Amino acid sequence: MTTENATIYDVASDAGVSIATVSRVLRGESSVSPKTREKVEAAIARRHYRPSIIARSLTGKTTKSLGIVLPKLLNPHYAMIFTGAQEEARQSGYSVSLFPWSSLHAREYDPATMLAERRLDGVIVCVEYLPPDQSEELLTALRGLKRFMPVVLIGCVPPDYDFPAVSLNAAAMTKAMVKYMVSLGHEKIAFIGGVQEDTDPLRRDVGYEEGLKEAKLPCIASYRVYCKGTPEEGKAGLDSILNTLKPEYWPTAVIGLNDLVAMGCQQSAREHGLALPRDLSVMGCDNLFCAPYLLPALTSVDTHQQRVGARAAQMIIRGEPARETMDWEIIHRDSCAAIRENRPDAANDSVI
Amino acid sequence: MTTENATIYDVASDAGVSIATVSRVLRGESSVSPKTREKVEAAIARRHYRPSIIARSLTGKTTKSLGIVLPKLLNPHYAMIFTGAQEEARQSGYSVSLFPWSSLHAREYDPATMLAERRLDGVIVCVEYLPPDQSEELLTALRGLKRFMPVVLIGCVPPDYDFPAVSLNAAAMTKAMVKYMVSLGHEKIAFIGGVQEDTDPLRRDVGYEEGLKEAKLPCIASYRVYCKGTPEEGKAGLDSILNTLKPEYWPTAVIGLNDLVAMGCQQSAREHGLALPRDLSVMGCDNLFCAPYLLPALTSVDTHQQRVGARAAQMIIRGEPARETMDWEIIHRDSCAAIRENRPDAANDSVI
DNA sequence: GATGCACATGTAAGCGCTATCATTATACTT
DNA sequence: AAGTATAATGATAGCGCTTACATGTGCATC
Repeated sequence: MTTENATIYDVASDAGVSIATVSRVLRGESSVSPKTREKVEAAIARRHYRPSIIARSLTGKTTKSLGIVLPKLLNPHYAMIFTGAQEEARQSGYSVSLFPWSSLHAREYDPATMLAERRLDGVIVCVEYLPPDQSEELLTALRGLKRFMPVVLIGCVPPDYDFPAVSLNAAAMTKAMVKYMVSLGHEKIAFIGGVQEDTDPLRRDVGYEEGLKEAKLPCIASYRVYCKGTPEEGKAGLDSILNTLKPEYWPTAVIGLNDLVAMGCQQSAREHGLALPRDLSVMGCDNLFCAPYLLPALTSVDTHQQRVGARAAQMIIRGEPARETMDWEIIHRDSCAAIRENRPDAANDSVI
Repeated sequence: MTTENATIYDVASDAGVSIATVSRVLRGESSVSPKTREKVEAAIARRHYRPSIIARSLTGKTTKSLGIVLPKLLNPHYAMIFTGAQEEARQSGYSVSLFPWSSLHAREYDPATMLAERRLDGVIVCVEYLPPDQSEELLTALRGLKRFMPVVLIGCVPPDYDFPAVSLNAAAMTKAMVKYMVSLGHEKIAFIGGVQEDTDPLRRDVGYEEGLKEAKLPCIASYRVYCKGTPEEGKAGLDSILNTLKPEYWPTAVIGLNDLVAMGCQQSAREHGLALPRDLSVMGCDNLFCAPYLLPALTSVDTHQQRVGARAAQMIIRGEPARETMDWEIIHRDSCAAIRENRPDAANDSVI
């Protein structure tokens, strides 16, 4: 598996010129005579020479590579962000490498150290809601990173974080989701959220409460649970609501933290004998590729994650940090239905 | 956004020692007196010094970074591979960057050039079935890459490709899928495959044919279509079969290239008024996270993609190239049912 | 007290490029 | 023909590290 590559010296001696001249044709300088250029190009081709970005980076100020810190790639939500960043980066010859958040506290090879050592041209960090203590810890890590390279935040970025960012106003979004449910006639709207103890004014929780308030609906504690955003936990979340409450108090609508949670909710609802969407309207967020193929097809919110990733990469590459908020839009499918006061008997009828 | 980092010289002068000594404590050499070590470590901490991997790579022979070439990340199948490789790599302090296949033929910044310039310690390339001419082109690209770094192939790797690999015997797998359907009593088994013109003996097509043959079932051309592996195309694939054939000839089982295609098939079936799984058994491959949440929950094949990615990374990092085949297992869920000769009337009854 | 030998540390030569400056070949003045 | 501007090329000093190799201690040995 060993490989020995040609260097600029090999090419130079091959072409009978100095390395400076080779460097010139490499970078397409015009001050090289056509004859010389030809000789050099021939030598390059003959030796299959490719300049080493490593050596270039040492001299220059750019490594032509970006980093991205994501909780995990298995949730397609994050894969979309990565893809957006990667595609944008490639346009400018940048590569992007992944550093999962989960290993932040790894004893060896924690992402912060790996990132810093790599002297990337910048790093995109996906921020999630965190309980206050962890949030402080994150901030410290971010400020440390900032010493080594530009940092751009994405995701649910608290407004008091002093970093360039492309963020999502999750409060406004969740409020819109509540209002949509209200417009369908729902009054018992459950919410499966993420982290509870956060103080960020833009978090989903706040939007949920505001939406309810504007509709003059009570905010009932037993309609709200928290989880980590997986389908299993989403299912467990709704399970706990349905198992705790008497059927007459069951919510008629549930808003999930994300599509994964919503998938879990659909499952839970079915197992409790509810017909979807007649007995329960379910709404998710992220608009994953599978949303249209669920039954009923899941109404979700497109948060334009590819654009988020691309924009963040752009800020780094162009050296134009900024603070922006990405817009979003509700994607209507079949999982939400208008409420009917006098319900016919539930379960076990067609779902197609 | 500018950042100016401390170098080994700063630390050395700060600690009042030579850079060689700093380098020694950096690499944990034992020949440094405790007193000196302490001084140096203090200086490192004070200046927030992190050695540059760039400079290290120039001297040493390793860049501590891997590349991975994947068609696209949006299919969770590939995200699983990436995750496996990334997690394994991190254990040894390697980072991994992504180079999408789709941009192989990009005029500028094609992955092959980007990879070569980056002097990675190795690259994992995910190989898909390709028509013969494209396959030849791929092989040329791979051999070019090999000059610069170790290359490990994953995915459906033709046996005549002379590269270390972790491959999938898709023929054996598909054959097993057919036999499973046969064991359920199915005789009219459709197949939505990938590329048609490939000659690889391990491809799915071959397994489909062999499975049918062993069951003494005819291989009917109109039961087999090809697509690119998206849900939309999967749906279009089954649509075309159902639209072409009279209902009495409709297949009672369909095997999809992957779960995405299978999702599309479920959709198509529903739109044609079929009740699932009673009227049509559907099977996918890849065991995506959403498979359990589809309705009916999708029976699939787990091809252990995380392990594949991890193993490939391992080969590169340990410098132990090999040629291996990953095993797989059918994951039974609810989308496949035993056939019943005398069907009751179809559509519109419960699916829960 | 001269000799030898660990052990601890410093010196300096790369690694493969870029970029600055110096040098030479060529062309253009008057 | 001599002088000068101009274009083409070469020599070389870094960039931030690693790694022989050289140097300098202190201490046991005889």
